[in-house]
Amino acid sequence: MSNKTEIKKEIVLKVAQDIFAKYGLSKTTIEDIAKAAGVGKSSIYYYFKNKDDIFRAVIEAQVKYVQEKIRNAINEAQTPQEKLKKFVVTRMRCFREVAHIFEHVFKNEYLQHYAYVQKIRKDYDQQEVDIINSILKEGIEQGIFKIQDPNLASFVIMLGIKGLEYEWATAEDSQKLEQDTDKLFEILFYGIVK
Amino acid sequence: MSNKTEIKKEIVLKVAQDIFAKYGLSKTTIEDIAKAAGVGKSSIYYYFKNKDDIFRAVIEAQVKYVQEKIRNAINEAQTPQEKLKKFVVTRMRCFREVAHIFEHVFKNEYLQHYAYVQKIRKDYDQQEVDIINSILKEGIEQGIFKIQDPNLASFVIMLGIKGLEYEWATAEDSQKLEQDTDKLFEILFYGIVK
DNA sequence: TAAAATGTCGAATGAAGTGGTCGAAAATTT
DNA sequence: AAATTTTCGACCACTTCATTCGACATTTTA
Repeated sequence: MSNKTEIKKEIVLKVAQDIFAKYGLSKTTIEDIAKAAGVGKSSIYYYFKNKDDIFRAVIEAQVKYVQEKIRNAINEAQTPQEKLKKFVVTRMRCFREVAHIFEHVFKNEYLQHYAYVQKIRKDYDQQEVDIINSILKEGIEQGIFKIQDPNLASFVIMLGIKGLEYEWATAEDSQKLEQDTDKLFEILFYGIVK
Repeated sequence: MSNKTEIKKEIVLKVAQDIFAKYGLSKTTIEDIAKAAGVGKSSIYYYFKNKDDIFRAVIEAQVKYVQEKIRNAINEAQTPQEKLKKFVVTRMRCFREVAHIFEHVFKNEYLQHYAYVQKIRKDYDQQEVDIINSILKEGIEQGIFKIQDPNLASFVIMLGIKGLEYEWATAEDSQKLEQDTDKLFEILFYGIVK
C-alpha cells in the first residue's frame, strides 16, 4: 500500500470514527462512510476487510489515544498519590471525549456477542489494572503506601472507578469530576497511607 | 381512544422525538420507537397511521413548543424594540434546544420531497413574518418606527435572521448570540427609529 | 514503454432488515 | 357476557445493506 493510499485509509478511518460515534455500528452503513470519505463504496473493501474490521480499527485507535494520554499524564505527576489521581481524572476526561464510540463498546449489550469487543475490553481493563498496580508498587517502595496485596488493591480501585463511571460520564462540568476524585482518594489514602 | 391510551400515545411521541433527534428519519425504525416505548411494533400503527405520520406529529409538537415560548417571551417585553429582540433571541434559543430534529426539517435536502415538510416550513415561516409584522405595526402606531412598507421590512428582517441562523446554531455560548442580536438591531433601529 | 502491480469503483447478489397488514387474543367497557 | 377497544405475533412485499467480482485506471517496475 503506497503512502498516498495509506493516507486515504487514514481519512476513511477518521470519518468512520465520526460516523460510528454518531450512529453506532449497526446504523452506520458502508456507504455512509464511503460518501463522507469521498470514495466509492467498493473501495472501502480495498482498505478494510469488512465492516467489523473498520469498527475494530476505530476502537483500537481510540484505545491507543486514551492510553497515550494517560501515560503522559502519569509521567508528569510526581508522587504516587498524584499519579493515581491523574490516572483517574485523565481516564475519565478521555472517556468523555471519545464517549460516543466507547459507549458502544463498553455499554451496549447487543454488541456483547462480538468476541473482539470482549477481547478489547478485557485487554483494556487488564492494562488499567496494570497501571494502577505499578503506581501502587512504586508507592510501596517509596514507603508511602502500606498494602499487603497490591493486586487486590488495584482491583478494588478499578471497581471503585467503574462504579463511579456512569456518574462521571454524565457530570456536566469537569470540576465536579475532580471533586469526586479527590473525595474518593481522600478516603482511599487515609486507609493506606502510612 | 381512552385517556390511558392517549397517554401511551404521548409516550410513543416523546420517545419518537428523542430517537428521531438522534438518528434522523431514515435511520430510525418503527421497531426502535416501539422498543423504546415498551410496546409492540404493530401497536405503533394503532396510534399512528405510518412512519411519516409519527414524524409529522413530532415536528408539529416541536413547532408548537417553540411558538408557545416565543409568544410568552414577546408578551413579557414592553417596547417594540424589546419585542423584536426577544423574538429573535428566543427563537434562536429554542431552535438550538430542539435543533437536532429541526435540522432534518430545515436543512436536510433529501427530505425536501416530502410535501408536508415543505408545508410545515412554509407555514412556520409565514407565522414568523406575521409576528414580526405585528410588532412593527405596533411600533408604527406608537410612533416609534417609521416604515413605509412593514411587510417588506418583516421580510427583510426574516432574511437577516435566516442569514445568521447557521452562525447562531453553532455559537457555543448564548452570550455571543445576544451580542450578535444586539448588533443586528442596533443597525436596524438606527435606520428605522424616528 | 510494455508489462506487472496497485488502486478504484459500478454493477450485481443474496441475506437481512423494514414498513406495513391482518386477524386473533387480551383487556376493558358496556 | 357481549361489544368494544387495545395489543401484538406472524407474515409479506419491498428495500437496504454488506460484500464480491470483474473491468478499468493509475502507478511502478524492468
